[in-house]
Amino acid sequence: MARGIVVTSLVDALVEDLRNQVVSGALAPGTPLTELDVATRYEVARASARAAIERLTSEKVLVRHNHKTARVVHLGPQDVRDIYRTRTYLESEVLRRLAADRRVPQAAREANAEIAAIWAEGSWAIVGPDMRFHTSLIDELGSERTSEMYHSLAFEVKLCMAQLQGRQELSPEIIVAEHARILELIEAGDADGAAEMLDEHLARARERLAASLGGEAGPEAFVPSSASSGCAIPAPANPHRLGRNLRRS
Amino acid sequence: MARGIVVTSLVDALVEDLRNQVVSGALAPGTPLTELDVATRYEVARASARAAIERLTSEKVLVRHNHKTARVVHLGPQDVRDIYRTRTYLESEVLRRLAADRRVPQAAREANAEIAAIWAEGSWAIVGPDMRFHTSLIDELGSERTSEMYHSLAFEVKLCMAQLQGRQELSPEIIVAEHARILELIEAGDADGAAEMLDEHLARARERLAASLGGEAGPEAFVPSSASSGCAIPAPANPHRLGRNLRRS
DNA sequence: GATCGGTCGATTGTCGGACAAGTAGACGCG
DNA sequence: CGCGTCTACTTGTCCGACAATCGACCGATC
Repeated sequence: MARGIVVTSLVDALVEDLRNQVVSGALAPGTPLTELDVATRYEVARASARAAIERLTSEKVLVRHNHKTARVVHLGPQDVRDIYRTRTYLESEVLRRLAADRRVPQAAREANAEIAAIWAEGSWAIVGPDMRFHTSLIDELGSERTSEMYHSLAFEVKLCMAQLQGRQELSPEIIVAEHARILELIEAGDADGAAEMLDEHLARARERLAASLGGEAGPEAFVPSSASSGCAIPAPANPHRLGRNLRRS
Repeated sequence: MARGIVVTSLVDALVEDLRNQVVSGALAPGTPLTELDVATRYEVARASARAAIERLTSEKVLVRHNHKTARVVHLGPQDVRDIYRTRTYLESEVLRRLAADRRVPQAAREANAEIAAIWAEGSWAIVGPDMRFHTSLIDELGSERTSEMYHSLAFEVKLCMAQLQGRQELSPEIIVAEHARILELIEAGDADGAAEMLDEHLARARERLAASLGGEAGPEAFVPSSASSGCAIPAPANPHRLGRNLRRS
């Protein structure tokens, strides 16, 4: 399966780089992205920049109304709740199915152990393993579309995190404990119990997220930020030379 | 909410028309769609045709590998099973939530009544109301993302139907009865019962679909069809003049 | 002074043509 | 028969151009 070599088109590279800048927080929500801006920053034709922007728009990383310039999506508490709601629907049903077979994915155990380890050494970089815990549960079922949907939701969660600019107050001990409990319940074949536990687990995270997202800038739509002059792509990592056709391992 | 007037860009119109041709079966699965073909058929620039094709590709109506020409997606029994699996996950959890509140959407009752009515008069145009029954259940929850996901799945189901070119052997009486039973169970607050009933209901439909889809052309990938000369978009409804910016009610 | 209308710059939507690069099939050769 | 080459077709990317649209500014009118 690991074919090792992928061919990326120019537009693909643009999309990936821009998407990374958004999730990394380098591009703040609400930032306007003009076709010409992207084109000149990356030294590509406007058509290519346009294509990239359109793709990101369909991915919902950017939003764009009819003739207006695209902006980095701004997720409010309302969105967080909807994302987590959908996420809960999907995941709790998946837990039920796993519980029916008493099937506990090894990857989930490992991910949870990793969270514990990271916590023990005092770090707060928990988001990654935490995501992995949940996605490994979904992926265990082996349904391509289910996984894909969940991943797209997980991505939106990452977007929310990015808007919080790192200041997140998770309590790893509770998380680890709840994860472990969920795995136990699955192993015990207790579908209802697992689903209920998950509900609580996600509800907690959801409200925490919604609160930090709502209390800071207001749930309103677009704050025109400040600079009306041009747009600001903050230092595109490697300012130029994305190359025509990139081959990466 | 009904703002009555929408502005459609040229590309939007292209996407919509092509998508319709695919779901209506006018464009058979496997049909190659060249950028130049689309461009000349609709009398638009290649860039526009290209954009439309890309959008349809990201919607998974078309598939395209690296430098090869886009083709109408071909769904096999494998895909049907995955689609229905995902669909079942989503929908059964939704039923549980509805049952918890004993909430039965009026639209669902109406849709089911409509199926019964159509059946009574001997018609077989059941797919529409059937879809409406299921989507109205999902929409009742009011989660934007959940609905969106379910709709995209429902669309894929429609694609499958299109590949069957109309010859579908549904048995409306069973369908109506099962639907009614599901609504009853929701009203009674029996979450597990409703979920289980749905499982059976969808499993039946799934296997029927998978069977008819598998038995005809083989589960294999691409049958190059025949015509290597050009591609065949069969009579694009309105052959030209899509206009620059269309305003429709 | 507030509203209406017009001008203008910035931006998007679409077009046409152009060229390199990649793919697939045909052709010819050993 | 296998293999390399050639060629036609297609995609990926670029450039330059123009109309349509939006938003903001500015002036005139009531």
